Amino acid sequence: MSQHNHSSPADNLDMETRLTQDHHQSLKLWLRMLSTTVMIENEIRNRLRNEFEITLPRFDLMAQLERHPDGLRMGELSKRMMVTGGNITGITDQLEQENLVQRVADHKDRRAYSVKLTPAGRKAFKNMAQVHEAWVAELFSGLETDQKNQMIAMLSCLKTQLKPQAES
Amino acid sequence: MSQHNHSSPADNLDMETRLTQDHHQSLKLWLRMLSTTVMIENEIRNRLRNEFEITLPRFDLMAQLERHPDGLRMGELSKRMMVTGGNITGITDQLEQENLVQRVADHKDRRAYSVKLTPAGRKAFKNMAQVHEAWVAELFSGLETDQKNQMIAMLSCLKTQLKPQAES
DNA sequence: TATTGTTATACTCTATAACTATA
DNA sequence: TATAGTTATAGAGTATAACAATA
Repeated sequence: MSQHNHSSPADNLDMETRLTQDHHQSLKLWLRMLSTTVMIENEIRNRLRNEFEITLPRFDLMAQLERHPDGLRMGELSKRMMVTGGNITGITDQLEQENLVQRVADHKDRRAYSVKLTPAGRKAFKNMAQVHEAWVAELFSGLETDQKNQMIAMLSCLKTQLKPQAES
Repeated sequence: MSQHNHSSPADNLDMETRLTQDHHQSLKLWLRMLSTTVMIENEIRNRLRNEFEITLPRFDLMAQLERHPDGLRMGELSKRMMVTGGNITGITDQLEQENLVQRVADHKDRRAYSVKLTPAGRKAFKNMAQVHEAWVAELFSGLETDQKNQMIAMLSCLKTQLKPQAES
């Protein structure tokens, strides 16, 4: 149990030590990543609420639609925002009441809708997005361009690891 | 408004272009960081619930106490977990009911408590923490040791930026 | 008067499951 | 029978503010 036949006890110890060190390093990284993300998220959440009276999920849904002018179906939004369908219905309802998004019936599939930004929604989001982007740039100004690129690449690695099955 | 006296229009354009590019890069980094963190967090949350029937905040509170065997006061826990006091009361109540933590009266300040792990809590946490650490190592195995160190350093930069006023 | 912790309340976000209407 | 979206419900987590006890 404490010995392997392919290595001396010393090698064995080294290996276990390295393993433990790696575990601790990964844990340290994860805890720092989590706390940093939470702090930034809270900061942005507060600013969005104070400046624009909008919540992060609502902002996110509008951001998704901004990137897809032809609209997205409820199921698509659910996948992209990583929440279940019922929640998308609720957020869409609220945004529709405020005349920021609209449901457009799909001619080919009468069960489905495409959700799109209204002109008012597009205008409102454009303004918010510009300010939001400046906030993010400010909060990340401590990193060099190269560092940001490295970090983007590393995060992609992690993400790929998480969902090995690519979406078809 | 569209001109500066220290540079030609061309330089000016370059500067604006760089600024926009930097904004986009920061935004891209933030969105990737947020989505990756959410995915890992959800994965860990689900595993904790399925394997140990414990939630992430409860696990986090126990983790804080593990690192401070002499106990932490409610206010300390509130700061460290980045949530308001009322929530700490609730989580502590639940853990105390399950005999995992205990409130110990502070002799010097009779308003205050120290929260500590019970022997049972320490034992339970030790087991959970070991498994949890292995999960994290697994989820972060896509990165090299050097990369992890780089990322830890970069995240520290970001965090420092966020709270320039150090805790005294 | 300020601080520690508790209580009460309300709100947002979330998942689950049953439901409808179409495919 | 399967899929797109809705509804209803319950629960976790959060913040706020009023409160009691103590400093």
